[in-house]
Amino acid sequence: MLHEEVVGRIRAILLDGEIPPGARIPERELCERLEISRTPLREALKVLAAEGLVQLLPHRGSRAAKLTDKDMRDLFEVCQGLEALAGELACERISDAEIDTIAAAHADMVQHYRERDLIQYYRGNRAIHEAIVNAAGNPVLAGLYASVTARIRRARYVTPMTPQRWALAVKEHEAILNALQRRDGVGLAHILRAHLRHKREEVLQAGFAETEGNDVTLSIA
Amino acid sequence: MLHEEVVGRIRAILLDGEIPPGARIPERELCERLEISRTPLREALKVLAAEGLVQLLPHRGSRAAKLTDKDMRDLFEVCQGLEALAGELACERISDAEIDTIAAAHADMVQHYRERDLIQYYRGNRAIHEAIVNAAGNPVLAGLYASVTARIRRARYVTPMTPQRWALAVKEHEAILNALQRRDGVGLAHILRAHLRHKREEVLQAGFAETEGNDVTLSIA
DNA sequence: TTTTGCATTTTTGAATGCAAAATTTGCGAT
DNA sequence: ATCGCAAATTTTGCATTCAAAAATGCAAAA
Repeated sequence: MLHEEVVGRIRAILLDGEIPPGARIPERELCERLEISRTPLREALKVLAAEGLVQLLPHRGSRAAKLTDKDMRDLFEVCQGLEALAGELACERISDAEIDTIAAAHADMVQHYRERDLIQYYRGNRAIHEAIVNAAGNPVLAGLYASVTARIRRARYVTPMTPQRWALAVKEHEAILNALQRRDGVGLAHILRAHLRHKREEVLQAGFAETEGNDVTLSIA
Repeated sequence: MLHEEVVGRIRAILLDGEIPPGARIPERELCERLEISRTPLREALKVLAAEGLVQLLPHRGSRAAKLTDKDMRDLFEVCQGLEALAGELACERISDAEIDTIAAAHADMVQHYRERDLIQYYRGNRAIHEAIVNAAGNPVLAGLYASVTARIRRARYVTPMTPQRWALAVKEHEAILNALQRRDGVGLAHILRAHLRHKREEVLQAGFAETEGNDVTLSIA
């Protein structure tokens, strides 16, 4: 059993929400479940604490990180700041093939939007942003982005998604793709940063969103 | 002996360059030196690996992270992207008192520039950027910034600092302070992002810079 | 009935021990 | 003398063990 595997498995448990935010992480229990001893488990918890997914309290054990509204706003700000940076860098380095891939993903996402399939739309959205971040060709940036988005996803935070906002998000994505295709880094950064400012006040907690019915929500637009 | 203390002490050892980049980190030796057993040491190394300061090789121990030129470029890019984001956010939130503090630090830095005291100039520079990051009021951002700047500092990378570049850097700092005082977030972001683009190709390795004589260097302008 | 003090239990943090893997060392053959 | 291979040593990774701190439960007193 490798470290990375242990870290990955615990991360998955946290991201799945199996251990809810703020809940204690019982070492012994997890040890039995993963069939490892406490030593590698504790090493993994330290790593996850450094990532911000776990909170360590001296002599009081570890808890799944509980994020306040403020924490979430901070994470969203940084997330979108990183996306803006990635977009600008990507414009300088992205290959035609990568643009084509993103364009295809975008078309796919728009199709899901037309079908009002939020889950699939969400997946496409995420895929596009990850593709842009990868196209930036900066592993440091990609690493920070992965860490920040993991924390956001884990919290199951969502932004309220009215039909108007959804339509706007699609339009903004159009503009993003356009700027990418024109390799207009400054313009793209502008779009993404404006997007950031627009969304600044919209982030709020909606708890564990059940994406059923008409209460449409989306976590990263 | 708390974990944090162990992590901090090893981090200091790495930042001091006492263990040079790429060198092996002998567990036993460090254990004796810090007077702890291998368990907490290994936990600390895992944390530092997550921070990017240490590189873990399965069954082959840990090494002080060796950064390539590419790694450094990536780190600088992200560092400046974070500074730009911090500047924009700071404009919305910074207090008059904080601006005054930064203005004072700026004046201080300019004075060191006039005296051509690079070391002190460098300190002031760093203080200003850290103040801006703090003024952004975003601990997530501050944490990522600290991690990235730590990695950069540890590598002892520097950018070549000609008299012209130094003068330009001072001018840019004037502009930054100005935008801050006007609380012009968009303008500030523009300045900082332009700064980023200007510096894009300038980053190069100068090894462990001895800041003596006229070979003026500076790591973060 | 509620609260406070103490003893027990549980859990965390760290040290040690043990097995596996890698590195080094030594010996023999070419 | 050098190369190759195998044994010995070192080092890593994990499990177990031990000590200390915190949580829990119980009883006694207000």
